[in-house]
Amino acid sequence: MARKDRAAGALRASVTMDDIARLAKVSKPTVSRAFQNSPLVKPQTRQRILEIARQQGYAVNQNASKLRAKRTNSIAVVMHLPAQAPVGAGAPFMFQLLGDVSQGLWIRGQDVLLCAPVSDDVYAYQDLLLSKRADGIIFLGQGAGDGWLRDLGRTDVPFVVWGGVRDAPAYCTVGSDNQRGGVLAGRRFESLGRRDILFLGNTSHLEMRQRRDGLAQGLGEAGSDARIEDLELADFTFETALDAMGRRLARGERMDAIFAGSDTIAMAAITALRAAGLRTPQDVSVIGYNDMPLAAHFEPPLTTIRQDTRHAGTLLVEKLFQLIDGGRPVSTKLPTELIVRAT
Amino acid sequence: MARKDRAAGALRASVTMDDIARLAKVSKPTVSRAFQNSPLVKPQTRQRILEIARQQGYAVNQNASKLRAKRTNSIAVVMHLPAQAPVGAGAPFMFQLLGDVSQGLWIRGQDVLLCAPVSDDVYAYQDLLLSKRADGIIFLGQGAGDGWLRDLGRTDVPFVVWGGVRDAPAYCTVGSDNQRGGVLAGRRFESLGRRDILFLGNTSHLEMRQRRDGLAQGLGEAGSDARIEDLELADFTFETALDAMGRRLARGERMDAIFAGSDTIAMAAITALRAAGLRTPQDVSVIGYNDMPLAAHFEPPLTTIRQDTRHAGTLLVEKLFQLIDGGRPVSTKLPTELIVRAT
DNA sequence: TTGTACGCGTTATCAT
DNA sequence: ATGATAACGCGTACAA
Repeated sequence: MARKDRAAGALRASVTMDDIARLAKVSKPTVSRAFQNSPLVKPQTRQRILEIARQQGYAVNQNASKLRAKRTNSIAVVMHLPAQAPVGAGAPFMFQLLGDVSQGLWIRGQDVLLCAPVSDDVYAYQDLLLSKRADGIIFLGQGAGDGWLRDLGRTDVPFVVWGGVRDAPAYCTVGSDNQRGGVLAGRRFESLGRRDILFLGNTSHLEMRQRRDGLAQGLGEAGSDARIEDLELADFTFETALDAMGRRLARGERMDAIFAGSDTIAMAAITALRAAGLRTPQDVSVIGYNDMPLAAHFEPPLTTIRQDTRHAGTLLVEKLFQLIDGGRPVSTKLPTELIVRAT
Repeated sequence: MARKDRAAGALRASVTMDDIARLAKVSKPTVSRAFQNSPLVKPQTRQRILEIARQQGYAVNQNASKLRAKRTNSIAVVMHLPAQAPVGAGAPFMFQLLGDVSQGLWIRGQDVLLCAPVSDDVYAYQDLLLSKRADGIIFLGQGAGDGWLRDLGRTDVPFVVWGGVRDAPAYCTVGSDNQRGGVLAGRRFESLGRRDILFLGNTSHLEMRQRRDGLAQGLGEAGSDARIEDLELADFTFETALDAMGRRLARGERMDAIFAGSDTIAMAAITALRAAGLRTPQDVSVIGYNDMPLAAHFEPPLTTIRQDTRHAGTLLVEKLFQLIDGGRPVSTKLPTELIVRAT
């Protein structure tokens, strides 16, 4: 009832800690301690203070608190959101990852500051810390070329990255074992006797390049003479992939296997093949990446590389806090698995 | 070069405005004005101040700024993220919407505070404002039952909502014209002579209920004697829908048309029908909702209701700021269109 | 267990 | 066009 009244009422003009202290007949620091669950304050006193605060519709001013305590308790999450551009291939996966990461952050009582990768300028990200808006940064995706991330790694900005893990990472990364994923695809094609392989993606993205490198390795292991060609995609949307594949096929170029950088791209490829009168997998074998939920129910069900991302979010958050606490967390490659379905 | 040095170097222990003022041989307020692009400060002075700030790796402490200025320049965006739960039906759409909204916010120089709908407790959201963490709230989705939103509407918390628009909205809403979408589906089934309609969704969600109500209306317009049954889904994932449909079909229950609450649900329904030996659209006609990118390329291509969401994000942001500035923005229903494909 | 005194880094007000 | 001064609301030493 009391709550309902307050909820329905107007927000008073800035009730402060002083007001609560006065009403509770204690001093301001005691109120402060009560709100921090300090063991120093007698439970009874605490109760009374909190009750009065509720009645007054009071909440601790976080800006004052952050200013004083010199901690923001917020983490910036930087990712490419589907804005004006159509939503791309990794989108469902990235959305899931955002959810996991946020969850991990909320559990630790951190605010999540959502940011777009405005520029590759190191300064823009340093600014997040300098202006005391966040205590650390989580990058979801490296974008094309991670040179700026390597630069950022040389500063003392605490940050972790979801993306391709380098052999000697200049910054803490969590990502799928893309190379191994590629190897699995390569071996599969090899065992199917495929010779003319098309890689569908964009090798300026580290993750994609690693997948492609793995593909070459997996094919080469058996001393195969298979050829790999690349079709570089400007973005990773269904439409772009469909269009690029359609034009390639119209030019009469053929292949007997496709390794796609994502499931969405793989679906687009199969759609383009069908439009050109080519059958999957009889004429062209196709492997995707991610094992997105719809992959299993696509027609035909998609053969793909599954990455074990259950703990990716948690890992990223844990490592970031290790970093903030002065630790030196290591990068992690998540295991990868070939899911053979119909393509 | 100077930038590179700074970027590579350590963050000095809290450079403050005082330091910059001293180095630039001006007073603190002048530095403050310089950073606010105040016309009061001579361009030349401004240049010098900013240059020195760069060199020193200085950025205005936002917490101090917010405390003093009593504005946070941040907006909370509250949405259900795909966390532990599998990613649901509306997910791609919601992700897109999040992107649009964030974009609109960033353009206005607002920080985006990402929040989960922790509870339906009005107080939790009031707290965001009381604790000065945000100036307003954007809710992406109403959840099951919007009573708490109606309560919140009685407070002076500035907020807007994406979701179902009521006839006499108790709060500012932007959403698809769900009722009309349902009518279009109903008329379509009517013209196809379908009689046993299944609605696949969850009517405790306002948007879904409006779609279902529209369906009934569209069917009834021609004096049809069609029957509508409901299959209530616990969540809107592909798997859940597939499972629920599978069990219903196993029980021998039949229908000759399905109106699904989303495209993902529609795809699951078609998959379940196929598994039961039923053909779409010969045996069962199916209509989805959203016209998600993959809908056109599903096999068979999905007939669906498209909502014009291009400006949804912009609209939400605009209306929220009208609210913050003391205005009374009206709710908006976005037009809706039947896209006839193969189902 | 609680209170006193001070400063966190900024911006607003007023004066010059 | 710029400077002096006083808050903004809180948390932390330190004292009691």
